[in-house]
Amino acid sequence: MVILVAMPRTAPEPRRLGRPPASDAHDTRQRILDGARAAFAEHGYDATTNKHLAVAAGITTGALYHYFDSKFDIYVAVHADAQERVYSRFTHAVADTTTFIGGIQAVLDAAHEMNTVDPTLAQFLGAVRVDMQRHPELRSALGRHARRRRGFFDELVERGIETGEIDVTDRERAQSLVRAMLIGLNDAVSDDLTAHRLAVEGLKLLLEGKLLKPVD
Amino acid sequence: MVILVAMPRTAPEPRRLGRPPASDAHDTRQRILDGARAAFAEHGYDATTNKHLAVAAGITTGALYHYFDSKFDIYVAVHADAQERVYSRFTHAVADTTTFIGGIQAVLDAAHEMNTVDPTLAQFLGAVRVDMQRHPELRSALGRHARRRRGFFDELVERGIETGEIDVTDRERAQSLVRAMLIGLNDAVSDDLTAHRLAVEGLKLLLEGKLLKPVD
Amino acid sequence: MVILVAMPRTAPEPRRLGRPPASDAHDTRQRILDGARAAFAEHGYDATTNKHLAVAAGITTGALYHYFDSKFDIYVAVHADAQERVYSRFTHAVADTTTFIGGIQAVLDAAHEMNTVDPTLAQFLGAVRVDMQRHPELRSALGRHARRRRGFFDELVERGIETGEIDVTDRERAQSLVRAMLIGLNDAVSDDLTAHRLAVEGLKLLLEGKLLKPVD
Amino acid sequence: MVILVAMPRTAPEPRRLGRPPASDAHDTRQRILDGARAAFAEHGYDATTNKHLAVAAGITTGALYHYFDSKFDIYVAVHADAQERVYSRFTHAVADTTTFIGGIQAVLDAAHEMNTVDPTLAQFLGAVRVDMQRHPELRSALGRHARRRRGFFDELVERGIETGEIDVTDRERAQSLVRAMLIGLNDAVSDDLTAHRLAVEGLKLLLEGKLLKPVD
DNA sequence: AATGAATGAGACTTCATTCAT
DNA sequence: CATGAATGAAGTCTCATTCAT
Repeated sequence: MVILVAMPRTAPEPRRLGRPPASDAHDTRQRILDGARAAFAEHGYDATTNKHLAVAAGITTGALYHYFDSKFDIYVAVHADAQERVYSRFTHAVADTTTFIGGIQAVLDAAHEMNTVDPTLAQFLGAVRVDMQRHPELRSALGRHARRRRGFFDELVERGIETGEIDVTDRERAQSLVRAMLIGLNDAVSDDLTAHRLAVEGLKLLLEGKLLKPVD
Repeated sequence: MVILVAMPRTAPEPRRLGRPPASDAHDTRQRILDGARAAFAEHGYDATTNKHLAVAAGITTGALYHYFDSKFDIYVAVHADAQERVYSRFTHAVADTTTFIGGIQAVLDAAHEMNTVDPTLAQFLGAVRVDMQRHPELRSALGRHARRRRGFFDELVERGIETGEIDVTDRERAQSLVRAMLIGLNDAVSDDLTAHRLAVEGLKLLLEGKLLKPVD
Repeated sequence: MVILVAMPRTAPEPRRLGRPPASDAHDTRQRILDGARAAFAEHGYDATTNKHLAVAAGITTGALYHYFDSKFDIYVAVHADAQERVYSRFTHAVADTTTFIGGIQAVLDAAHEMNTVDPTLAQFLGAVRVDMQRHPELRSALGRHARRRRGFFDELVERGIETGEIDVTDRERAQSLVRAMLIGLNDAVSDDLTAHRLAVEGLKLLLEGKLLKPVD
Repeated sequence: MVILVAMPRTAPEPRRLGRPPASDAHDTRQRILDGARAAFAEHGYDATTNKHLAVAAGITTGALYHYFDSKFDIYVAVHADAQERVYSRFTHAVADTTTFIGGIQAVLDAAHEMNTVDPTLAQFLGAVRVDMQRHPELRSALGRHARRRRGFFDELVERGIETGEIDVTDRERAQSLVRAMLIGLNDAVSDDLTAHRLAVEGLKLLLEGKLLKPVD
């Protein structure tokens, strides 16, 4: 006896021409952005192709251009989106603290938690700096955002000077160091959650003077 | 009857085919490597074209293939070359010190000096990590080198444990932190010599416990 | 119980789906034709996109397909429309004259006046010949119209033979020349009203034998 | 018994990778130009694809870019080539004459002969005016050449004024008319050799006052 | 009757690589 | 050893057309 059953197809049919049923512009746009963040984070601006972006969003390459004028514009939009998410979170975290060390630790904790929830954010923002350096157009398009980022950490140092944690003559040293440390944490270890947690713990100890004991 | 006379050419001919008289294989190979380091550092693996590499070496794209089988191989060779230069220098610098802090400081000083003499080294090594992440082939080809890099810093931490500067229970925290810090210094500020110096000074102060004063 | 109240909208909604209340099919069709004539005249068949046509008609690209099956069909319809306007005007103008020279002058005057009122007509008809040559489909679709055009001028020559202005042995020379002259006037100078007027005046003088004086 | 013979292949093998034997840069470049002239003349700038140009030259689309930076540049190069050929010929032809009418007739004869030998020249130059109107980039790139063209005919009118054939007050009428007539001859009938000859003969008669007899 | 999301084919261009010279 | 002509695959983007709403 043979039983014929309507089998669910294993490979999804290629979509038909024309507007698909149940399509929603806002949804699609967000799918493009989310897929693009992951793709750009993994492959960088150059190596991420149109095809990557389209497949990640479940559409064809042509349809991308219904939402954005160019791959470049997609990158810029992803960046604005990511930057907004991260720094609004950081700003909230820092608002609950009063000291420099407290602020740094709050940022580290927030970064670690965000990285746990969605690692593509950190990966993408780490990749941005490199892509910006490699592509002058990106540099000028994202420059404004980059200044916001820097401003955020400079204000944290300023707070440290006000509280007396940092000597005013060390302002610039502290600014450069903070930038280097946080970028290091992001770029070096954010792709390995355990290493990230360890480095964050190590840095907290170091800041509190508990990591190193002097020997003569 | 035909008379052959050596005619003086009025206009300089474009370079002829065949082996140019003054070429030296070893020289050319090194020119390729040096030019490629700068190019890869600036544009990354993808955006660096064979034309870039050829022009930087003063030859044509076809000639590249006398020295290397592919662009990929050139990248690997540049990496081996750069890695060797940097870590033999670091090894020497560390050999003159006995403590963890002393070793770190010696590495920082060496890094800053190398960066002053030839910034393409630091830039290239910063770019490598990104390119490795973006290209699986590179990851597997350069993995061995990466392990050497990591081993170098892990040994420095080991030394800190032996001298008592670092508690053995903090080993992994220290390892992750050292990696993050040095990568941060390289990636975040090595393109700006002043910022690099400031961050290095800041880090030295921090390690000595002199950057931050606790407030309650 | 449900209370329905006509709510005043605060912000004007983007146009809703469905049939707009104030639309008139015939109007829209003519708007498409008028906009298309100008667009095809300016950019030609290839470079004119459906987006151009839609914007010029104040609708979207999808809506074009309610009125025409394809861009090709729009072109054909524009051509029929333009041809009809021009040649009904020419036919009237010629009807008031009796000689070959009189007919030609009437046509020249009519052409100049139409060009003053709406230059897109002349521009479009000038563009058609080129587009026909470039696209075999257009050639076969518009061939019938082209034969009408040619017939019109051939009849004018025929009249010249009847009146004795043109020797019957010169029939074909005159036909070819008339075609070349009128096309030249249209293509070469119809985009510059002053030049067009000057050329028309010059041609009238030439036909009357007053432009050139023989020298030996 | 089986006899094996080297059979000539009916379909030519696709060319292999790498430099083909017996390849010559200058030859290829000229093949590109010649093929492009015909293609641009037939299909116009827009509808002529890379593939057309490549096939006409017997190479692949990629190889085109070994010789020119863009399709645009190929068009410009074809134009410079065509313009040079035509106007150096015209200049020679006119040099043997002394009157306006003589010059015009010499030009007409030269045009007809060139058109007999290689019709693509006239076709291409006819197409240029249209393409220039449709593409602003072409307009600015070819503007200089266009002015030369116009200058040539204006000088012929100047000569007519000097010889007394044309009244000085008719200068601009004559200029516009000459332009329109020659463009008409080129655009309207140059694709039909017989019609071209007939129109040229008709124009000569008209200029000599022998085509039309006045009736009252 | 109209919108606008989506497809798919194809255009222009770049580039790593190959190979005759 | 070196040049530079050529390929072929792939990438970004455009556009006529289709179709759910």
